[in-house]
Amino acid sequence: MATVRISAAAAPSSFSTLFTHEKAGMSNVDKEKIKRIVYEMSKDSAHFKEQERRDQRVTEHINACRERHQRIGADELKSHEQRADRLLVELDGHRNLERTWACVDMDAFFAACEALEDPSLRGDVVFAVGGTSMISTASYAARRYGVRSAMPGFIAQRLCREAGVSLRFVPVDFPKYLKFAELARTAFRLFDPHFIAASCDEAFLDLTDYCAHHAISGAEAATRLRHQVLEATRGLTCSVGIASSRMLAKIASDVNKPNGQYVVPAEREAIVSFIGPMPLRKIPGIGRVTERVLREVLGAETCAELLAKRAALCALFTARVAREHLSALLGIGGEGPPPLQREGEPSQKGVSQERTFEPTGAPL
Amino acid sequence: MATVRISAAAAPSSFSTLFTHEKAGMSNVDKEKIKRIVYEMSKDSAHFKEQERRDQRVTEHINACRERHQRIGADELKSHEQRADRLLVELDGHRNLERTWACVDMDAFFAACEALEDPSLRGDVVFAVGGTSMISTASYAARRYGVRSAMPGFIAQRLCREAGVSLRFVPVDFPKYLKFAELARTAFRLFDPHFIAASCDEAFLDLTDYCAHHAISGAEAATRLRHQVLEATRGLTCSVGIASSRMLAKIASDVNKPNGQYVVPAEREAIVSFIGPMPLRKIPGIGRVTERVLREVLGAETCAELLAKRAALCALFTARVAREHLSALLGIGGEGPPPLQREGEPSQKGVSQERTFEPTGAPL
DNA sequence: GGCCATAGG
DNA sequence: TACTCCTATGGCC
DNA sequence: CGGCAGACC
DNA sequence: TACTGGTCTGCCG
Ligand SMILES: Nc1ncnc2c1ncn2[C@H]1C[C@H](O)[C@@H](COP(=O)(O)OP(=O)(O)OP(=O)(O)O)O1
Ligand SMILES: Nc1ncnc2c1ncn2[C@H]1C[C@H](O)[C@@H](COP(=O)(O)OP(=O)(O)OP(=O)(O)O)O1
Ligand SMILES: [Mg+2]
Ligand SMILES: [Mg+2]
Ligand SMILES: [Mg+2]
Ligand SMILES: [Mg+2]
Repeated sequence: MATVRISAAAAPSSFSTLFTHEKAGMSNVDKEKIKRIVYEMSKDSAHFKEQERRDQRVTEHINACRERHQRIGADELKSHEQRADRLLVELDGHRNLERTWACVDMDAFFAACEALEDPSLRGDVVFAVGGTSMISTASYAARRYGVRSAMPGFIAQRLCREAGVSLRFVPVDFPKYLKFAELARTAFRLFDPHFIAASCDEAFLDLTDYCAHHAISGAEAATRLRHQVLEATRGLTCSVGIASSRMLAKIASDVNKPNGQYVVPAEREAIVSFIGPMPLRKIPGIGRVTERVLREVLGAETCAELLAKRAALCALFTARVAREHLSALLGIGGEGPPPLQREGEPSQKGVSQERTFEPTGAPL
Repeated sequence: MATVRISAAAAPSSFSTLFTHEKAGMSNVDKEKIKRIVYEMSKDSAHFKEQERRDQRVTEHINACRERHQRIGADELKSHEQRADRLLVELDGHRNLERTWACVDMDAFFAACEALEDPSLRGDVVFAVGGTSMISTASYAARRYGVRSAMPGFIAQRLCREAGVSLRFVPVDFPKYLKFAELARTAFRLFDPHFIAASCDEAFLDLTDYCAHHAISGAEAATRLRHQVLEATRGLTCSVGIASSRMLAKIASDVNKPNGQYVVPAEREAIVSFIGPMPLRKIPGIGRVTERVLREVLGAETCAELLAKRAALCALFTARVAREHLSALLGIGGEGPPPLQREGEPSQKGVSQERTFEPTGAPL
């Protein structure tokens, strides 16, 4: 038997690299099982060692923050809290609920494109786009087993095998996805000719004028938008979030994924109760490192919890960072038009081409 | 069932890219079966298309040669034959049988190194060094199923699976092989301190002085050499060819591979009868393209057959090429010392670093 | 201005 | 057997 | 001299 | 799913 047994020993509960954070289509998965398998297959690799090294640096940073946190006196904290509250009041006071933003995000984009061109991938086929080294995305059928973007394919394969199903791989084909992205954009243009393309499968549309002109709600516009995308692409579904800011719309677009929509009413109360229970990781810009820092320094997991720690937040982080986080906690970010780009200015700021090569030698 | 069936249809008999030419350890393999499987797994790939394109260019060259061949008159041919015969007489006359050369070549080198360090690879384990993309070399156990250097690993895997065995992969580890190469060289130095390192697993030793000094035959020296290599490396076997030229020694080193030796006596008759039946491909410098050209233009498969076509050989090829081939057919090449390198001249002439990237677009 | 970490698709 | 590649931002020295 | 094909490990 | 990477040589324009 060549198969390696996955031990029953639990993975250390601390790793933030084990592909277990929330993601569309992954609510019903057995997270402990996935964590265990991923850990077992990763723990001896050079890649894992490198991750640990980086995590260690973050841990040091966290410890430094904790110490500073300890040493803050009650008076100092009080003054930070007042500063935070003044800032919150100011931000809240300038809240702009006038615009109706949509965030459109295609569902399992690369995978859906492939399925559209290959009937054998239709239905509930468990497949991933990529290879055994790396996966770009996975069908929703595959996500049930924990398969997801940026996961090594051979681990994904094992996750499926342990569940008794086999994972099919489809190689990536960028030009194909760009064609479909172009089709989807023809639909976007019907609603907002100035839409902001955030990535090849994602865009922000300002639906204010469209809704006013057609005298319809954001929800109705979202439904029409999804319909038009389906038509224009001849079969691709997307999910749409509607809110008064691009930040909220983005979070909302994930709520009823796939092939769904969610509206955050343009009212202060609704916004606050929408954002409050959100895990901090849902906030765009808060990734796996910042999430750890906020949890391990301040004990905050959700937006509401971080809001309660606003004094320490202001004390420990730079003004710029604190302000950005506080804005997000109020559901504010990206209400106005995006910064205009000057005439003739190229929209892209850089190009790069990189390739991973084998390790070069001992790192010292 | 996800397994793809290999069709029973035969591969076109003409492809020279299907890993079926003679190689140590591969005499008992079912060549037709291998050819069929390799062909079935390759024929739809971009790589195969590219090979076909290149083969097509060679075909054109062959056709051009054939035409020229046709148009050579009897008189002209006669004169070429005389020229060839004069050259052969001259080459034969200057034949140098004075030196005793050895070619030492490690057996399944990378694989043997790995097996030495990992007991689970000892014995008759079917394994390859490399990955599913590309194999560097294979254990002799794996060669029984057609697995060999430069074969894509996933095809090798299939070859083994069809035979009901599973192929194990071991990643390459150059530093490891260089260490063992150094150990082997300590043994080489005992026999010829000026040995020529032809590659990391292969060297030419001038045993003339060693044999004279110890009053032993080349065969006996070869046996001692193999023993010393085994000792110095603590377990690696090699094969040795002994002859009056490096070219013959190299061919001879392959005759009783693995863990064997072969002596070509330093006598004109013995040399001629050794080289005569050799497939042309065995001659160093005659690769898959030249082999095809010689077969398809002149109908020559072996050295003796090409010698019979010496007139056409001289007519169709440049003087330099004809001379080189005629030398080889007489078993001549590399009798004298290698060209001296000047003081302080670096032995290596270049360094390079390359990486294969994905296809860039339509080639026109 | 270059380097590194972080983030997201 | 195998842990991507592209674009962007901000902090730091 | 640069580009390309062939060869070998 | 997947077809290498390093070194050298000779020919051709
Ligand atoms: N880490 C990554 N590496 C390479 N490509 C990626 C990565 N993440 C995403 N992609 C590609 C493949 C995705 O189909 C496409 C869009 O990303 P994204 O919208 O996040 O997921 P998705 O569209 O596949 O699923 P969904 O949006 O339904 O959750 O970008
Ligand atoms: N095409 C190749 N690509 C990469 N590495 C190779 C290739 N061919 C050979 N090698 C490496 C692996 C081999 O172990 C080593 C020596 O080559 P070689 O002597 O031809 O075969 P070998 O030593 O593996 O078996 P043999 O017993 O036939 O000599 O060089
Ligand atoms: Mg998407
Ligand atoms: Mg997206
Ligand atoms: Mg060898
Ligand atoms: Mg060799």
